[in-house]
Amino acid sequence: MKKIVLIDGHSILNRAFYGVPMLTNTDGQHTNALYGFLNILFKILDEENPDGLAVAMDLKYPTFRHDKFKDYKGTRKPMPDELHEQVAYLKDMLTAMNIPVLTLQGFEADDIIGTIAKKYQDKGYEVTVVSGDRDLLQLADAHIKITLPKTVKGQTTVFNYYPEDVLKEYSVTPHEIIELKALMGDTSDNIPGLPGVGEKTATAIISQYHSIENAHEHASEIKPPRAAKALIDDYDKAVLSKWLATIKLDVPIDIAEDELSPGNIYSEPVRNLFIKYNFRSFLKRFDILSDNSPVVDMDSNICIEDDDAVYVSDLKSLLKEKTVTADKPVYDISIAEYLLNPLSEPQMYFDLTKAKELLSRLKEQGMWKLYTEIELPLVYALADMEKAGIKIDSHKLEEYGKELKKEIDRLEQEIYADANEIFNINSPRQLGIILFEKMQLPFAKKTKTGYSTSADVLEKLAGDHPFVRKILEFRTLSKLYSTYAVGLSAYISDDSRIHGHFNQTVTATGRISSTDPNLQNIPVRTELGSRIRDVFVPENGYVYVDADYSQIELRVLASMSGDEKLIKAYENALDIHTITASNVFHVPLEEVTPLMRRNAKAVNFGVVYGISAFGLSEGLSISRKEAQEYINNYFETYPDVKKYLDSQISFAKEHGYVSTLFGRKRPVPELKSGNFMQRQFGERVAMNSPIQGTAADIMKIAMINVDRAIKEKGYDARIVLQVHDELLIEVKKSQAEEVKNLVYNEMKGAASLKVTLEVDANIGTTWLDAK
DNA sequence: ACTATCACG
DNA sequence: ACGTACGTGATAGTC
Repeated sequence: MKKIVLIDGHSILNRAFYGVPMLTNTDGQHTNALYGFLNILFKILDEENPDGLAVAMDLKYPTFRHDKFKDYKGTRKPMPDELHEQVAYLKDMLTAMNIPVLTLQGFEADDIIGTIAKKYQDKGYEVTVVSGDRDLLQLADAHIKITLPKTVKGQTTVFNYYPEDVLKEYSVTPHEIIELKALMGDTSDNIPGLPGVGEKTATAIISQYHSIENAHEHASEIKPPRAAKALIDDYDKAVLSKWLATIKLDVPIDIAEDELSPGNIYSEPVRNLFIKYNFRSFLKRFDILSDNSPVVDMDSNICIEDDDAVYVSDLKSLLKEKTVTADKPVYDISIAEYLLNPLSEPQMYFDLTKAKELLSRLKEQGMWKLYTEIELPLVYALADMEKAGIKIDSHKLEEYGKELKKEIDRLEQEIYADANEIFNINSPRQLGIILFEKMQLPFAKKTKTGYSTSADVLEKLAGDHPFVRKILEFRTLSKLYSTYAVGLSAYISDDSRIHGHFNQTVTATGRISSTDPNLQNIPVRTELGSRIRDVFVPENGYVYVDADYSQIELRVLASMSGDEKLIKAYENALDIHTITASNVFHVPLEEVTPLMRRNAKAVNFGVVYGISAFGLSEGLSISRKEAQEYINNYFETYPDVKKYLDSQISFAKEHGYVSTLFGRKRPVPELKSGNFMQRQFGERVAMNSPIQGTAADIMKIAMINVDRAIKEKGYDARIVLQVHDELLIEVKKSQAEEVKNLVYNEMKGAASLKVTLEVDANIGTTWLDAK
């Protein structure tokens, strides 16, 4: 069967713009959206090998919808200049490639695509519609496939939808997608929808009643009552929304089959454009690879070099792809940028010509050692860790998920029964109305959108109201189920392992962050939650060594402040919270009660966070006055801590930044703000960042040394996770004891402070077991 | 795209 | 009279 591909031009260009990091060619033209568009185009062409191809584009407004409904799209945000500029480049590129661009005055690309797709399906073609817009799912049909590409961090994957796929994912047919939109609206398209009706409610209604008209007729039977009311009172909005959301299938446009057939895409003018835009990887699509052009390879990290060094933008991803051998230093520019300004948005840096300047700024600012001896070596350790990944027992994970689901379903029914109403428990808005209006419970806090239903508020009510307890339990289970049980399973690769990303250029303080998935917030504090750690398992024949620093931040504070009494407390190896309690509450050590210890612990935490009486009072549920007394006592006990914290604030006010023990800087622009709150925040940041940042530096040093020592000694072992003060190492069973000692010693010896660093290390057969 | 919530250190 | 404890990321709901 013959096949055509129709591309929604603006929508794909738009997706590409936001999915691909900013790129410019040597003339300063922005090229990321164009690059992303071509990437998707080539991917589709390679996969589909179609007999016909066209790109549909919008013309300038007004469209027919605009004529009839003046607000429609009237408030849509204007395109950023960097994107707008690329619309013209795309048109030129498509012209050079001999790909037809379909436009029609007064109609949108959607309508053109809908009409052509239908026409060609009727002619017996297989049609593929490529768009970034889920609205087009309404076009899916027996021979019309909707392809939605998704670009995340430069990697493009496509999702294909025939009608059965739409049904599976949305529980409605493609045509009912329109009905769905009519109820839930779409802000990006200025489709109003019904107030208070989101995707969940809309799906429930449409999967039962199939159309807004039918739902309107049966409004009296519909739950929740909010939706029923909206369906009656605001029915005209739903009707208008439906009309706006409907893609037209009969616009006056046609194109002959021979006009669609792709000619020679790889012509000389196209090649010249690729060179102009520095799209070197696309040039490989030509038989002759132009290698003498002085272009910087912008699309696969590869690097530039001079006599002294090699400069790259993201060394870690390069290391993951291939072995990097160089006879001179390799400098990662994005990390240099990050050290110079840790508050900037992380991005890929393609203009490597500035590199030398960045390096000399690092030297000027005293961060050269930090850069070359901590950050750069760390890249290798992180690359190893990501490559290794962590093994998941997916069977156990599935069982855990099923167990949670069962409980969730049970609780859900009980909650509906108690409330005498079906509502979306996961919607803070709907839940707030049930609790604080229908049930008239006292509300403690309001958020800017309504009542707060956060756990600390509900917890205060739960004692008197078992219903609220059920809500809390439902929340806990839902979180575990969706984020962990279901969420993690999506990341398991063919090797049964999760290869997450550990980011080095994200946090303001110098910590590492973890994404896709986040492996640094796996539950541990509750029994039920911590069971998820049982699905993290070593390879057969291996075990885990888990090692974590004991109170590293407080120890850093003791050392940096030089407070004798705090240092002594650690020297005597006493329980720091107990001794603080004894000092703050003026009682002998042996008379410290568990409550006093708990309060002292909160004060210790508070100090690290940049203490405030309000924060402490919230944390301990005590009055602000009492909290202030605790703080005063604390500072009387440890006067040099007070001096140290004050010195950080005044340093930051004078210089605009604070530093860690290893010279890492964090700017504190908030201190210059005209807003009191902002300045207060700035003060807390000035107190906290050197402490949190120094602890992060120490852990980075430990990771580098552990990674190196393992390799040097030839152990069959690897770091698989870092969770700020904790390392998890997978090691051959027979070497577990030796590697445990190695990790213990490397972590303990990573820095020498005025107090010793204490490390707790264990061996286990799962992550839970090892902790 | 933003907000609320909650998981971790 | 303001109105928050420091640092993160994922999910769900709603705009």
